[in-house]
Amino acid sequence: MANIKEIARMAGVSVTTVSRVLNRHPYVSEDKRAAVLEAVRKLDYVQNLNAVHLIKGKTSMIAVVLPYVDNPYLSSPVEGILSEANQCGYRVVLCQTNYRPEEELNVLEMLRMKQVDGVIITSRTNDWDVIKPYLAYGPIVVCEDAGDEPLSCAYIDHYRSFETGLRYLTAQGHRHVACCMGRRGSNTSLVREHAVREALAAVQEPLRPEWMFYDALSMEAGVEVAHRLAGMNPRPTAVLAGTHQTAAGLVAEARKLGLRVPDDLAVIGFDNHMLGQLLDITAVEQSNKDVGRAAFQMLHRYIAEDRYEAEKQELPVRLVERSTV
Amino acid sequence: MANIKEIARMAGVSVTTVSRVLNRHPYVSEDKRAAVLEAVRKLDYVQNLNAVHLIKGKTSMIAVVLPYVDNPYLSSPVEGILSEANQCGYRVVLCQTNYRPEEELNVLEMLRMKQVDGVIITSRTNDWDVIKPYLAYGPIVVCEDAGDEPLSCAYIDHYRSFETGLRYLTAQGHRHVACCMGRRGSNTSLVREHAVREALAAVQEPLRPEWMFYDALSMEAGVEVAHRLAGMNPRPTAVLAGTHQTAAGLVAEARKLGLRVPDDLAVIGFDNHMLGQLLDITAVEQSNKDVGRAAFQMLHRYIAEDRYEAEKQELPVRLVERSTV
DNA sequence: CTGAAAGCGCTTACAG
DNA sequence: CTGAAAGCGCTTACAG
Repeated sequence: MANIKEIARMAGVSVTTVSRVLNRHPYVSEDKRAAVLEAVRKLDYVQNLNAVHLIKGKTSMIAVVLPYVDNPYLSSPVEGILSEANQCGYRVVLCQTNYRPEEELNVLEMLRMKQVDGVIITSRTNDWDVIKPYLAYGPIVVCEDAGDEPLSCAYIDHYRSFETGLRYLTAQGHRHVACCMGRRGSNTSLVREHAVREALAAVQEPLRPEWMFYDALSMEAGVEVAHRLAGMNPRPTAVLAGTHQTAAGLVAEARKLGLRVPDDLAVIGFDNHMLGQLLDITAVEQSNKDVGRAAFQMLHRYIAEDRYEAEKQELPVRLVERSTV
Repeated sequence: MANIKEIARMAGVSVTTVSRVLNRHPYVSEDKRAAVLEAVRKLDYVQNLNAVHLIKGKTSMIAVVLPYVDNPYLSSPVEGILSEANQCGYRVVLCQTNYRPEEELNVLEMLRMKQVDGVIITSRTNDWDVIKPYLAYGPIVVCEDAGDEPLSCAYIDHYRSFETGLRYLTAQGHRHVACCMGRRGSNTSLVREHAVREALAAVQEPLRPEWMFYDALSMEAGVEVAHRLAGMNPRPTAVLAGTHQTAAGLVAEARKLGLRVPDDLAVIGFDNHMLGQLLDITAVEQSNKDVGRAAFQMLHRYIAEDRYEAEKQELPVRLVERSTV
């Protein structure tokens, strides 16, 4: 493959001049520019981006940490990130971690090794203290409430979200409510449990551990939860399903098992996926895609301005009444 | 950030030696290795990957061309690609094209500019003739039958797939069949139309253009198709929905509109998504995830062996009987 | 407007 | 086992 030197020789100019026309610098005479362009054409030349990246210290790429691609709930921020990145001329390296801490670190190492200009963590398993040091190597944005940590974040307030769902249920008279959560002990789960506990306390009900289902953010999990609920006695009268996928699996399977929704079992889903509309599932609407979009915008600004500043951006949540409560 | 020279100075060795220990070359005395490692630790050093990529001429990254991330049917190959790539130590740059030809070319340019070692095209809009020249810059694998083109491919035979579905329907006595397709005029659509036409001809039925629905590979599209079918007279007795998403939208919405499935309308879905199981949709099962997996394996081999050879790998298809026919 | 030269940070024959 | 040196392919002050 031709390099800049060959172009320079063929065009009868210096490599400096070649570089100038390649980078659209002003101050190049028309005839030299033409000569360079002609040589570029003849030799089918393009820049070697690795050399450009090396010398510029930037790559116009970011990395995205994602636990699993095949879970629509988890991967929805990626849609927002990708569409924003596209517009800004950024490429995104999608890194699936399967929630393995070392994998997360490997991605952060990419930042340290200058392979990417920034990182968005959609969901993490490492402690803040192991993530924070990497801020020294470049900007990082997380898609969860980072509290008082000096990390920028775009997020949905899971406390508010679950509180909204639960208060709606209690207002309808439900007292025995089950919940579908993500990983047991995850930051999000802790926050959600807190919301559930308090909203139940407001109606003098305790949180019953046996009604909390973990690792239940997929359609498959919804199906399984339906079976477990069907066999319970006493049985909760309502479920706060963690995602639309869970809710869909739950509603469809519960009906197959002979439970009437909402009469025997009320169900509330989350997010704003088409699936919820299709099955007419009452839901707390919140857009993870918008979370991703906001996260990229922040990250992009940090890269462009070359300075980082911990900010927080909370995205809205609202209850949409449909037919499953 | 420290560079290799500083490490060399601090450790009292040459940069050659530093490079050796960094790259785990043999023939480095224990004490020098220790000295280097110590300096690396003290200076918090890591390699600048851009320099490594430049000099090696490889990046351990591949690019994936994808029309839309938010369409589960289209994005399913990515799951397979990502999981395989992870195991081989490759990173994947996910490039959403929205079916814009220039965007596709931009991705191929990444190959030319050495930003990635190879490209997988899950779905394309450019002609073979514009894609093929890029083979000069690195390996490319496509996720569709490339026919006699000198391009490697991993794919599902859409002719066989649609034929399987349609023959099942005609065997059950259906004569009036509608179909949900992708983009009108796309390669896949042409093949599918061909299969439909022949399978119908086998029972002396013509293909009716008004029963062919295009851009119908999403749940939303399934919902819309349900409405259009509900208003038709005469109405087809069966539909070959292009994907599980389409089938799900179609089945759920048709029922809302008072159509009985399968009595008034039989539906066959495709792929092997959980959704199909959940709604108990009869389907032609085929795994796009496996397509992605196979595509990466081929690409990886070409990169590792540094030679390209056009191969074809067809993935299996089988009909799964459920309740919607 | 233009070019010689230094430099980005690494790897790798080559010679010892 | 080790190092000086060339080279990967570019950009960018600097001086003219």
